[in-house]
Amino acid sequence: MGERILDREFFDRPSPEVAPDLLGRVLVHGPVAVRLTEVEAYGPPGDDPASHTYRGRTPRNSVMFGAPGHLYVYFTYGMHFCANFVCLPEGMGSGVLLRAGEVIEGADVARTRRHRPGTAAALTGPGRGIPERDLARGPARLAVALGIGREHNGLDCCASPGSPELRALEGDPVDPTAVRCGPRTGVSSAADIPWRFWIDGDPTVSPYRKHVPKTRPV
DNA sequence: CGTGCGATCCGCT
DNA sequence: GCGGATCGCACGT
Repeated sequence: MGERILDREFFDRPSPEVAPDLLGRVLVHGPVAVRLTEVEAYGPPGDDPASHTYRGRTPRNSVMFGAPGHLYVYFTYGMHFCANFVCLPEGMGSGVLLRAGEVIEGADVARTRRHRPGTAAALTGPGRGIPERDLARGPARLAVALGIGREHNGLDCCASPGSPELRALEGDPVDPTAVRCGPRTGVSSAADIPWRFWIDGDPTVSPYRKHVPKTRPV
């Protein structure tokens, strides 16, 4: 697998351009490595009603207005963390939500992180109950599998002096013809914009994704 | 200062 | 398929 760390220039582009290029890339945090299979782009203020930055800069979303290549981690539904890569130059406020991936290293550690004591899954014991493909399927699951939490908000994932705690690697190339795009989900506004990207047929992506035909009318 | 709701997940039906 | 869990944040008053 390509071990080169993605540089800041990679992220210094519009999020709809960065998003499909992130597919197949690998995030590494300690013993766990995840290959990205599904992502969503979110635009700058004013342009994208579904973006956290739509109404301008706030304490919550300030990281997204920072330098590209940093991690924007937010807390939602009172229990979930989700992670984004910041795109565009400092001050623009856009990013890419990491929606799903395949755990390619450290599945045992990822499964332990995902394991919730007190639930029915606990009865089957650690290391059981969660199928391999579900370990990082969904934005909050991916965050748990990678051990990403509030403390990683603002973390620089690009090559920099010293070894970043959490880094984004090149990974193996993805067949360009296997990349699909379609409407984002979970957003009530601007649902028609096809800024969700995924690897066609990958088991870690939700089974059915309506995608935009190649010859779609505009 | 009060309130409505969200880029979700999980378990049960 | 459906609803509950659960809380920080942004906005309106």
